[in-house]
Amino acid sequence: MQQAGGEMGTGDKENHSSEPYRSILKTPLKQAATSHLVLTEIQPACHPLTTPPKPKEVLPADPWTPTSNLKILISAASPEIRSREQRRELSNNTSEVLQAKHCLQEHLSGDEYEKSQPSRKEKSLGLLCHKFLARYPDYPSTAENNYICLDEVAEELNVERRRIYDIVNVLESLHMVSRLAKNRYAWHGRHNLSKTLQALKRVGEENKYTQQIQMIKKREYEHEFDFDGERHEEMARSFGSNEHSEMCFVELPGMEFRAASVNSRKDKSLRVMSQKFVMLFLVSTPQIVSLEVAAKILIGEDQLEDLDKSKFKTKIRRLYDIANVLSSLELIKKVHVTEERGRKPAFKWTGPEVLPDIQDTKLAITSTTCPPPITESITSKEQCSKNLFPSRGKQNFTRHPSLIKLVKSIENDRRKIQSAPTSPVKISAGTDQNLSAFPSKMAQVPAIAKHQLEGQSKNAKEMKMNLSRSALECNLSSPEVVPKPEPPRAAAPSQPSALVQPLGVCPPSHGSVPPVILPHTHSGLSYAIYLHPSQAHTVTTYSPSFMLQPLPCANVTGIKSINSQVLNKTTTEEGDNQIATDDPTKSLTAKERPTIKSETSSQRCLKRSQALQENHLIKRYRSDEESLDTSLGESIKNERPPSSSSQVNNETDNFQEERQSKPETLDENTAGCHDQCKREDTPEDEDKIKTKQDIPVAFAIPAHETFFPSGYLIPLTQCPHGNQAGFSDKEKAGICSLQHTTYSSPIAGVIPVTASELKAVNIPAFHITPLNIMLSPTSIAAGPVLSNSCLNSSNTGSAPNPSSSVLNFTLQHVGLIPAGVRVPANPVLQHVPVSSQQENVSQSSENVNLQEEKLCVPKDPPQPQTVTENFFRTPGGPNTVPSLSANSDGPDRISQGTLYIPQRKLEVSED
DNA sequence: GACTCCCGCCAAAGC
DNA sequence: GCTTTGGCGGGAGTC
Repeated sequence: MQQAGGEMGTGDKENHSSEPYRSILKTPLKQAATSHLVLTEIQPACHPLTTPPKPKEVLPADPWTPTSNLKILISAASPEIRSREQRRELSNNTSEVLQAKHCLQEHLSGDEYEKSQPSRKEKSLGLLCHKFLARYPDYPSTAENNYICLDEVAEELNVERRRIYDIVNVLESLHMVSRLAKNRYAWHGRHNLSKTLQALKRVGEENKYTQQIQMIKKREYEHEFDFDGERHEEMARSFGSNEHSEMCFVELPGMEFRAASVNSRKDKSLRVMSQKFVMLFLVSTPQIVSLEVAAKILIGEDQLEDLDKSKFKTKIRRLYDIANVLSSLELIKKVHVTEERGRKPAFKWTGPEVLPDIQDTKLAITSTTCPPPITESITSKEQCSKNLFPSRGKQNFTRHPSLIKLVKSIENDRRKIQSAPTSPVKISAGTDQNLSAFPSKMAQVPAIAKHQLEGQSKNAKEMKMNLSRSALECNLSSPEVVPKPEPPRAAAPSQPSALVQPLGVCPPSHGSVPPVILPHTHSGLSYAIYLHPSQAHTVTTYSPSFMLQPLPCANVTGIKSINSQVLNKTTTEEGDNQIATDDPTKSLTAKERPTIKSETSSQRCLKRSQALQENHLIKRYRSDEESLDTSLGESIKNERPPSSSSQVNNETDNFQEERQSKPETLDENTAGCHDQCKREDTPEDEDKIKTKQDIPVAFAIPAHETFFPSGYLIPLTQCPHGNQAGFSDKEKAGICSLQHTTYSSPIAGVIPVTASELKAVNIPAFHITPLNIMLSPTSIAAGPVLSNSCLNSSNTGSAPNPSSSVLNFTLQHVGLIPAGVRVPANPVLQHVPVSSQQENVSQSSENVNLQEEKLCVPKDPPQPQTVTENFFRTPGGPNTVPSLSANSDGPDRISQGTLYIPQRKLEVSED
């Protein structure tokens, strides 16, 4: 008899994720809920035998319905009144409710009474969290009383306080609430959310969660949870090597726990788990994390030795708790990842995009609620020390020098706006505080949206200015950067995604560009990836997805990691090839990114390519499966970029379509891919690349597991997104096609990248067609390795293209083609011929034995056995390795071979 | 049978 | 010593 609030919530799980449901839930509903509760429980008391309580019968007045929602909206206009009325109602009716329940219990048999109780779903933590969140505005004004009394909340929501703790703890981990005192919390709403996510992402990167995910998946497929001593030890080393593995709570400046109780409490794991769970999403390129992996990581960090089944189950339970709350916050969404081994529950990040390098500046621009924007990374140790020794007054972070000027400029502008006597609404700068002018959450929504739009516009201008400045410095033409607006969502109008939307293939930036600008400078640029021939072989060693597809302009997922990863690697020294891939998540600062010198890069590339070639020549002649397996596993372990593990799940929105059309065999596959190219709604499913045996230039197959720079990103088009606000991906693609511009410098923007970087360049968005790479020089030239879907437009012919001289100069300059070879430039941007040609080739060539994955986006690494069997199953025999690799003729040669793809299926479906 | 996750015991920490 | 907080796992509900 503890919980009767479920009657008001008839929404089931399916409704949780539906938009209407969410929008309704945005509105306060406590009063209605209480009223209905009272009604439904009093009724049986009056006529217990004639009108047994049936929660379903109160549907007409259900708060989730539009009609009742109207009432709720009205009541939402005055939270005080609502609260007062609720309290009055509660006090008046509590005794009646109890009496009614008692009476009901007496009159109904056990079964009947059980049936009268709210169902399990109606008591779910997610629904409870919805109710909880509905009580408070997303963006509360500081003028309002935003205190939370747990007792009151628990009473009003008719739940145990224990449940409230579950919610509050998760909210606390996101700094949406903070504990003030015993039984008392402060509600901050989403004001701090973006900042928190940025901090979490940074910490997640520092903690190398990406690597841990890779490691876990690798282990999973290698040994099927074979936790023998050796593996155990190895895994422990893996986790132990992480100096940040201790459980820490990430705090924000000014958001430290006030109560010493929380700080000294050794077991804050729900909070910490929640943060780490979020981190996993933020560092994963396809932001899908399975519960299993998350649980293992959390356990692994915590107590690896206790990695038993019960512990695992417990972690899973907790993760469900957290996930329910995060789902209510619309930060994640439940999906299922289907692979050969079964259907696994997973969650997909649906919250705002978070880009680490611009976080702080963005904060400086958009957030004024919190303490002054803090820049520079917060190390986990710092956070831990902050946690242990809260020092509210002390500034623990410093702003990067490159940001000071920008921030000052922003602050000056803000002051001007705030002090402007004629400012109609004071929402421009003081988002949070000024929102107090609005009487209700309802009123805040448009205001916040307006404010955000204004802020975005302003920010875009700032960014643009800096871009221009930076571009001048590095002789680069900067693309226009205009943030891509989020779909209208009142819940998070000011969240980072509104501003941080790298679109298209993002070229790496240059050292002179302030880190803040970096993601924006990437936006809208298409880069051709010129893969060094010696690198091509790596495609054959292991890649969960071999269908190379152009990256759509609108593709966002993973692009941010491209930037950081590519940039990061450009600064990597010669011998750090392992680290480069192992540490793709380190945040960068401007001083860490020297301006790229193409000459140095090309030399380095060639050098590495030669080394790589030697390396692979050695590997190639290992015929025994064990050796192959070992080297493969090692490569995977060392070099597998973060995105690879979850590539399966990338572009989840396209999964369903892909699942429908994904062919099983090569021919079918090819045809299916070709069909995909024609599909409007999957712009990234376009080109397939083939390379011919004796072609010196191989077009970008971003293979993973490479130690060395394997290619170059060469800007093809400029695809400004500034005009794409509000456009769908498809529309953006079309826009892009009309806005190609050329780069003035053939060298500027040419970024040497390693294969793993290439993969980082949103390889999940690629579909590397598992074709025998055979291209004539013409076909090579006609094959856009990496182009936006917009290139598929019929307008591409008229679009400005990089000149042939630019391309040839670039290619020659970086040593990808001999001096005498010239590559026509125009075809690079012509997609259609490639597709058709490719189709022809794939159908005619006997060497085309590749088998596409059921989905183009495999999430997990295949089992080594499978890899071996499938990758190296060639016409010559299962153990031959005629895969693409440099032959003895030199690094500019690609031996004929066949690429094989493991036939693992991996699908992601949303519930 | 697996998946979800509610529920409440109970211990640590706080007051 | 009482209250608050929250880890934890049994087991019920759902698929």
